[in-house]
Amino acid sequence: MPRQTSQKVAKPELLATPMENAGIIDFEIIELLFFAYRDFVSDPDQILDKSGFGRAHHRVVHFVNREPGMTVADLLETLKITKQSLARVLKQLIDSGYIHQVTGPEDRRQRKLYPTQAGRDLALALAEPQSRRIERAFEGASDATRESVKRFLRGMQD
Amino acid sequence: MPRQTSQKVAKPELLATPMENAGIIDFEIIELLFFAYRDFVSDPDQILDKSGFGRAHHRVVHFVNREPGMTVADLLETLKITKQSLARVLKQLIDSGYIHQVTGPEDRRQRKLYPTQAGRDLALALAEPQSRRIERAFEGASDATRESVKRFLRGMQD
DNA sequence: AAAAATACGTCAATAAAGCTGACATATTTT
DNA sequence: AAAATATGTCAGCTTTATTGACGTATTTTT
Repeated sequence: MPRQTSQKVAKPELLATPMENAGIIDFEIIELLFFAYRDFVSDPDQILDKSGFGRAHHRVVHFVNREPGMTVADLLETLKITKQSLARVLKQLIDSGYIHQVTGPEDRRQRKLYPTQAGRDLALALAEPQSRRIERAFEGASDATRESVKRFLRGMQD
Repeated sequence: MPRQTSQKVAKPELLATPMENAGIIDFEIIELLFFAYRDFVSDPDQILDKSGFGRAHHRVVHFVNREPGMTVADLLETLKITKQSLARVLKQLIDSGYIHQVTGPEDRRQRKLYPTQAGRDLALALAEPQSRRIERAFEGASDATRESVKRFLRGMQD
C-alpha cells in the first residue's frame, strides 16, 4: 500500500496541457460558431428586453412574418419545440397584437397565423442589426465567398 | 362614425405577403445561421442528457479543456454570463470529478481550473460529432473556402 | 498599518424557456 | 360511426439564466 496523505481520495491527475489534437477535431470552427452566434443573437436580445419578450418570441415573430398564413403545426416543425413551449409565447404575441389567428378557410381546425403591421415592424427592427452585422462580416467579400458561406451553413443542417 | 360590427376593436390589418424587402435585409443568412446553430448544438445535447448535464456544462468543460489553468473570472468573461449562473454549473462539474480547482500559485485569491482525465474525455466526446458535422459541411471545399468561412465567422463577433 | 479593491463563494428570490403527460374540443378523414 | 388531426389547455417540473446582497480571503493602494 503506497504512502498516502490525509486526503480521503487520491489526488486526481490534472491536465495542464490545452486540448489540441493534431487536427483530428476542429476546435477552431467550433469556437468561432459559438462566439459568432452568441454575438449574433445579442443584438435582438437588447431590443426584445424593452418589450418584455425573449428569444422565443423573436423566432415566432420572424417566421410568421416570413411565411404569413403558416399554421401552429408548421411553426412547431420549424422551431423543433413542443406545442406547450410554443403556446405561452404565441399567446403573448397574439394578446399584444403582433400576431393574429385566422381559422383555416379549407381546414377549419387550423389556425393560420398572420402578422399585424406592428408585428411586421417588430420583425424588421429585430432583423436590422443582425443584417448589419452580417454585412460587416462580409465586407469586401466576393459573391463567390458569400455563396461558399451559405453552402457551409446549409451543410451544417441535419 | 363608420358602421361597425359587434366587435369591440377594429379589425387589424393583417399582412399576407411574406416579409421580403428587396435585399435591404439579409433574411437568408439570418435563417441559415439559426438552423445551422440549432442542429450544431443538437449533437452534444444528446450526449449531455445521459449525464444530466446541459449546454452550460458543455461550454464550461470545453473552455477549461482548451485553456487549462483559466480562472473563474476568465470563464465569466468568455461565456459572458453572470457569476451566479456559472456557480451552480461549475460546482456540479467539480463535484462530478470533471474539473478541479487549484489555488493560484501567485495570487492565492484565484482558483485555477483544470480538467481531469474524465473531463478531457468528456470534452472530446462532445466535440467529436460537432467536428464531424463541420467536416461534412466543408465536404469538397478548398482551403480558401475554409478560410473565407472562418473570416466570416470572425467578422460576426463584436 | 489601514483602507480599498479584487477574486471568489454563497444565499435568496425570480424569470424565461423549455419539458412531459394528460385531456378536451372541433373538425376532417376513413 | 370511428379514427385521426389540429389545436388549446392544465398541472407540474427542469434548466439556465437573472439581480442584489453579503461574507471571506487576499492583494494592492494609500
